[in-house]
Amino acid sequence: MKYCSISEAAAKFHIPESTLRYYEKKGLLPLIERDAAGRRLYSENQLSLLGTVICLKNTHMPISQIKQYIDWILQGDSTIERRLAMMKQHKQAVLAEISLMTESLQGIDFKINRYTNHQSKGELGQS
Amino acid sequence: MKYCSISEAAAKFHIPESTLRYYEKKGLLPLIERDAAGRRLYSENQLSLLGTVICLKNTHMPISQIKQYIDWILQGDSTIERRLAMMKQHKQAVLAEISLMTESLQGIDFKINRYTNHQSKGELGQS
DNA sequence: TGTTGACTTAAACCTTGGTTTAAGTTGTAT
DNA sequence: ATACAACTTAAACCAAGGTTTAAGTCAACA
Repeated sequence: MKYCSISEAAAKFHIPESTLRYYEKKGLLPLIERDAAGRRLYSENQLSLLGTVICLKNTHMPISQIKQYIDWILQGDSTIERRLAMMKQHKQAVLAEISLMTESLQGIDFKINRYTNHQSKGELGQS
Repeated sequence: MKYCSISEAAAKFHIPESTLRYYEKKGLLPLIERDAAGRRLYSENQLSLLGTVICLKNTHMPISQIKQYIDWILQGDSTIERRLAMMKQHKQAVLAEISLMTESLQGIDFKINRYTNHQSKGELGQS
């Protein structure tokens, strides 16, 4: 198995090293090994786990909930049902958020149109 | 013109009254009138402006930038170009965020599939 | 008339999600 | 041997976005 340093892991995912240390302290990246000098070593599996953490973060899952998910992974197969339920519920939350954003985007497009086509006045000038 | 109270405005948009006061203090809802007793009165125009603020908030525009936008509205037609540019740029940011979420959703779907179909182990158990 | 209920204010408080700092250790190149 | 770069830690710090608190005002109802 190949290991990489914290600077390499940070570069791979385009995040600061400080964030990696922070996630580890929060329990999102457990069981990180160290070399003889105490420096972190990230295995392929841990980089893959980090990818998962970032995926959940990108979809706005709070850190406390990501930690719960990671804890369930650590507990093994007996938690698969709970993990599945969490992912299904999170998916619905993400779809709802995407819908809200998409809908709100129409309001923005409407403004772009007004400003572009009609040089109309805004809320305060509409008489 | 019809006016409504803070509790009615809060109910219409499903947000706490405290948030309405907070937005006003931050400059997102300027020129709110008061009755003889000092209570806020929201006009149709201001409810419409509040709708705009919430639309921008739903798409994750920071309060400082919403304030800039509102300030430009207050300054009148001379700022229409700037408002248009801001909305166009914001639209791109929103599209990028929706893309990222949609992409990350695939990672979540992948997990849902693994947990549903294969009872497979996660990152730490994949040997 | 007095006591609710809906409002007002300023200021203090809170959570989230990191980032920065200060001080120390280690490995490698000169 | 020494200096530099890459790491380590705990703790302090920060910004964003509200929420809560405490103390007060006012209108209407019993």
